[in-house]
This record gives sequence, C-alpha cells and structure tokens, in this order.
Amino acid sequence: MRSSRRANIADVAAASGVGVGTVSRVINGAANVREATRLKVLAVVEQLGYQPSHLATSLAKGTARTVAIVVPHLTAPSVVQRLAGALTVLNAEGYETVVCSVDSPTQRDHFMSALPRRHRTDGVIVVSLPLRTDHVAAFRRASVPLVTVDVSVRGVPHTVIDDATGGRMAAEHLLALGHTRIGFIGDRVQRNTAKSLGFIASERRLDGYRRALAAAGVPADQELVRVGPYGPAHAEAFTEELLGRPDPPTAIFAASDTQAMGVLSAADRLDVAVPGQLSVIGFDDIRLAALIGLSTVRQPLEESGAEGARRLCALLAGEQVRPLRQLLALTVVQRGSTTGQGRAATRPPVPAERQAQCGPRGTTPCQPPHPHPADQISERAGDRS
Amino acid sequence: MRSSRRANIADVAAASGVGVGTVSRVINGAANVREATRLKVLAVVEQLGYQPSHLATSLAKGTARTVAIVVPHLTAPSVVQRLAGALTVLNAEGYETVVCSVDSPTQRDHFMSALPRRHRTDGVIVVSLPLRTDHVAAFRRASVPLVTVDVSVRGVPHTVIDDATGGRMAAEHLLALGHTRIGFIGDRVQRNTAKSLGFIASERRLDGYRRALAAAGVPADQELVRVGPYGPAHAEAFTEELLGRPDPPTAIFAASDTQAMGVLSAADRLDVAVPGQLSVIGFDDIRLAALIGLSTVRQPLEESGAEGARRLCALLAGEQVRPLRQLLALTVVQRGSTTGQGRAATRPPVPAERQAQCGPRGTTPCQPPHPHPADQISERAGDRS
DNA sequence: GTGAAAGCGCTAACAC
DNA sequence: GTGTTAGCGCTTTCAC
Repeated sequence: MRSSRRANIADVAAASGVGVGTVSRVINGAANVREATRLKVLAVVEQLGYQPSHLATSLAKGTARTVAIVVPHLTAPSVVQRLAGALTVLNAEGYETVVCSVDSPTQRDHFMSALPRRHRTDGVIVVSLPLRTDHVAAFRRASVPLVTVDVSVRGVPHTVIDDATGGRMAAEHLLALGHTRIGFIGDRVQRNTAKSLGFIASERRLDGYRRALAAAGVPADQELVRVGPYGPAHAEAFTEELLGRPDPPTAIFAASDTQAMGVLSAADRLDVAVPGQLSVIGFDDIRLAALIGLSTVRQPLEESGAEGARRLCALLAGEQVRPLRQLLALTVVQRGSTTGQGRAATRPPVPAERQAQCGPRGTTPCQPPHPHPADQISERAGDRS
Repeated sequence: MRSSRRANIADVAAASGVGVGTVSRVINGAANVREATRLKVLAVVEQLGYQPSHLATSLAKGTARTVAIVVPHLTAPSVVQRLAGALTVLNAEGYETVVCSVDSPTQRDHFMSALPRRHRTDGVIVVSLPLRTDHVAAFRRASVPLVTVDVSVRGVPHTVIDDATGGRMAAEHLLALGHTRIGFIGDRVQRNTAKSLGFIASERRLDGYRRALAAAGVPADQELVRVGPYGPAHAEAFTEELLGRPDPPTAIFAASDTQAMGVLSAADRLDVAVPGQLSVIGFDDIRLAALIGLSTVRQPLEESGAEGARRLCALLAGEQVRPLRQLLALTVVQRGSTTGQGRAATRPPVPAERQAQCGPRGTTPCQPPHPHPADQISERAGDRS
C-alpha cells in the first residue's frame, strides 16, 4: 500500500491538494480555514494515519511542553506521593513528565548537569534533594525554570514545611499527653558527601523536639536521642536500645513514619504495648500511617508535589511566582499509637479517627504487626535555608 | 556579555572558525577531526556554554532516546516497584523516561492514542493495564515498539506471572499447614468498563485457590469467598464479615498484600490473633510485607519492570524478542502471619526465624514479628513458555 | 580532515 | 483563506 515511511505534513498537503501551511492550521485548529478545506484535510489525515511529530513541533515552537522531575529514591512512600501530586497537575496542564530517580550523588550530578539545557525539558522540579550552588547556577545560566519541593534553595521558588516546627509539634503532642521521658529516633546527615545525598529534615525535627522539651522545662536526656543511618532497621535497633535501658522512655518520636515502623517493630518484638507502655509518633503521614493507626505529624505530601508543579507551570507561563518560599501547613494527627501517660494525662484529645480505628482495642498495641526490617524503604529529605 | 540567545552550533562554528559539520563531529566524538581543531572547538564550546539541543538532535537523528511508561495508580506500592525497576534499566541504557500515570479509562485512552506517535517516544512500556485491540493496533500501525508488564497482550512481548498458579501456591501453603477453612478476599472486575480499568489478577488467583482446594478434596465453601471493590478498607470489611460468622475461617488468602493489610487490621480490631487464630497470606511481596512479617506469594516486582525495560531496549536496538511471553517465577515466602492449624498441622515448616521471633509472644494479635529478606522458602513456579 | 548543503517535520510570517 | 518560504538546531552525505 502506502510507503512504509510515516506520513508527514507535506504528504498530507500534497494528498489533499493544499499547502503545508493550511494543513498546519487545520491540525492546530486555527480559525481561518474554510470548512470544506478543513474537512478534506482531516479526511486525508485520517486516511494516511498522519500523526504530527512532537519533536518537530517542539523544535519549531521552541518548547516541548515537557518537564523533568528529579526525585531521590523513587520507592520511598513520601517521595511517590509527592511525585503523584506533581504528575496529576502536570498532566492536567498538558505537560509530559520525565522522571529522574536519583540514588547516589553521582546520579544526582549527572542529572543536574544534563537537565539545564533548553530543548530537552522546559523546566524542572527537584524534590527533596539538597542542591549545591553550582547546580542552581547551571539552571540559572541556561535560564531553565526551576522549582523545588521539600528543600529550600535561595532564589528559587520552593515549597516546603518547617521541619523544626514539626518536631516541636510532635514533642508537644507527647508532652500534652503527660509524657516526660520522650525518646527521639532519627537519621543523621552523613559526613561523606560523596555517598550521601545529605537529607537534613531529621536534624531539623530533632531541633524542634529539643526546643519543645526545653520550653516545657523537661530535662533533656541525651541518652534518649538516637540518630544514625536511615531506615526502619536502624530505627528498630535504636528502639531496642532505648527500651532496654533501666529508665526507658514512655514515648518515642520518630523522624519519619518509615522509621516509626521500625520503632513499632521493636516494641512488638520486645512485647512492649503500644500505646499502653509506649506511645509512638511519626512524621509525614504516608498512606500506611492511617492503615496501621500511627499517630503522626502530617505534612501534605501530594499537595506539595502539586504545588511545586503549579508553580513551575506559572513560571513557564511567564508569570511571577511570589513569594519564593511557600510554607505548607503541618497537623498533628492522633491515631492509636499515642495515648496519655498515667496521671499526667491531662487532655488526650482522642480523635474520632483514633476512636474508630483503635477504640475497641483498649490498650492493645494498636495495629501493626510489625517486624524485622532488614530492608530499606524510604529516605527522608531535608530542607536547607 | 553574550547575547541572551542561547548559543547554537552555528555560533560555535563561527567563533572557532570552522564549519558546523566539524563542530558536530567534535561534539559526537567522531574520529576524523584533527586534535588541534578538536581542542579549539572544545574551548569555544566551553566558553560559550554551548549545550546541544536535545530536540534538534533527536529530530535530525530520528530518535529521541526516550521511552514512555504507562502505569495505573502510581501510588500503589507494587506499581512503584515495577516502575523503579524499569527506570533503573532505562537510565542505565541512556533513555529518558516519561511516566504516564493512569487513574481512569479516559486517561488510559488519552495516553493510548497520544503515545503511538514516533518522534515523541521511541517506544512504550505498559504496566498492569489491560489493552484493547484497537490500542495495540494503533501502536502496530505507527510501528512504535511496545512491551507490556503484568498483562498479557497477543503479539506483544509481555513479562508476566501465572496468577492462577500463584493462587494455587497460596492455598497449598495454607493447606499444607493444616488449614481447611480457608477464606479468600479479593477484588472483582467492574462491569462498568467506563469506570474500571479491568484488573483481573484477583480473579485468576481465586481460580488457582479454588483448584487447589478441589485438588486437596477440601469442600469449597462459597461463603468464605468475598470479592468486591479494591482496597484495604473493603478487605477489612470483608474480613470482619468472615470472622463474624459462626464458622469463621482459620486462614485467609488475600489477593494482594495491600488487601492483606486490611485483613490484618480487621483481625487486630476484632482481637483475633494472627497467626494464632488466623493465618494470613498475601500476594506480591511488596516491601512492606517483609516489614510487617506478612507471609505472601512473592513475585519479582522490580525485576518485572527491569525485564520489560530490557526487552524494549532490545526491540529498539532492532533485536528480536523471543519468546513473546516471559513468565517470571513465583515463590511462597513464609513469614510470621501463617502457621499450622491444630492437630491437622502435619508438616508446618516453621522457619527458624519465625520460631525465634514469635515464640515468646504466644497469642498476641497480629504479630508478625519477623522476617528478613532472607526468609525465602518454598516452592517456585513458572519460568518460560 | 573539513566545509557546504540538503534534509528531519513543523510553525509562523508574509504575500496573494 | 491559503500558498510559499524561511527558519528551529542538528546530522550527514558528498565534494574538496
């Protein structure tokens, strides 16, 4: 039949006896085309199975309506939720999205040098990855629009939360429940910048926790703070250390929900009832948190991705984005893993949600079957301003 | 300083006193360029901050080294793992990946009509989404390479598992542990094709479960089978129904790990000990399964994505991909959520690990302490066909 | 070795 | 309204 070659606009023009300009107008729905002509062209398009070349169109128009989003460790639940939020918006706005998953500084640098070129993507969204000055400079130099999510970058629109405040909220929640021996389990920024991506959210949250304790006049017991490599497995080990002490904490604040999973596992393994003997609060409110009844400091994950995407779209539309720093709200969500501590339990506001999910169980460890993770799940991200 | 306009290859050529052809050769590392010339060009490139246009290169070369991957419900853990596996391979092979997340038939159709155009992406990977004949035809017509993962499509390379066999394996695991009252909880294909994406894995797994029971001479109790809308919440409700019966099951096979989470929640809520009073096995082996000690039928999620990507790359490299149908192996992974049933427990191969972690806890609910990724056990199935 | 020129497929000015 | 033509930025013969 037809030539094996894909039909192009010239073929259509020839076959329908018009010029390429007219075909282009028809394809793009321009107004000034006679109906009869339009119909004929459309018929030929149909018959030839003509599909405009996205590449050629992009080259001619100077924009590909494509954005790139760079995320660390794609499989981390919090990251996926942010990504999903961004994709929804981008898709609705008619942008294609190329996803760049970064697992190492090497990969990060690779993308950071490849992405700042126009005619590859119109703009980029960086999620949770601390950026170096030279990274940012490259984007600016190439005038490729950039926005970040969950990480502060000077001079670049960023959508973040206040991690220190979040840490404070978690601690205050526990304090309000009457706890005074409150442990903290989180991760620490690796010294080795060649191997670490440098997430610092955990440290910020720890700061908030310390401030809350100090403000409440609760003596800080450095022994109750454990930070090390990221991951539920480490969190689990740290928890066992804390619970094995002669004076164990009655509550633990984990720097992320994923780490809180490790805490729950340890409690479960040691037969420590949650929240009966130990209250646990996490951070993020990943989907799983609701499922297992984990109290947590909620940050709007999907919304953060969506906001980042919206701001990038605004930038691409030539609009101003102000203020550069967009701070998202945090909320303490009490579920079944935190409860009042003895007499001191002043006002444990048992939310309906918790009621519904854990009420009948009384003191039994709300939920999870949790165990022994030898396996990573997510990695937290930080903010830096 | 320089003109605000981005430098292009002509600028570089002019500035270095050579022709564009030569610059192109230098950029692409062609052999026939004198060292002196090469150096000079490179210097100018550096000085001008020249970055080749990906779009122009792609248009000229006829390939964008970009593939699209279409996935349903991005936030589902199993989907994310497949995506991650694919991204790793694609990235290593130097392909960019545009991710298309589909939540409704409308979106699916949108992508299915937009993707079959060359010059947009070189090829596409469809994950878990049943395709209509016309969808597939569009790809073939446009000769856009297509491969699928977790869904069989005639005439298209697909990487799948045998769901029926998986269902059988789950049931046999439970039967081997001495259970005879085994419930099934899964989801059902919606009749409304306008709203449903039509996933059928659950029904296939149910088939396998039925066959295993029949083969073992265990009477099928239709009352123990519950299928409805997808999601842990429904699974939870179904579980409550089953456990509320006068003759509750002693074990439940959930069509997916996510649904198994709902089963565990229900058991927890009703204070039914797992695995003491109820054994639970899921399907997939998402990361979380190991964390919470859920026994499950493992399918290589990341590997499936990686394989799909490899096959697409092969296709793009002009190689043949045979056989079209690639069957991945399944494994039963016993963790802490399944155990032998009373006297009937003939040969409950209690893994040492579980023994160690669960023993002391006796009857406490939901408790699956346990696992390490090292807990692989059992049977394997599948391979090739 | 290297320059010139012809595409790659489309859009957008600009005539008619 | 519609045809023509000049780019968009790069690759790739094909002479020299």
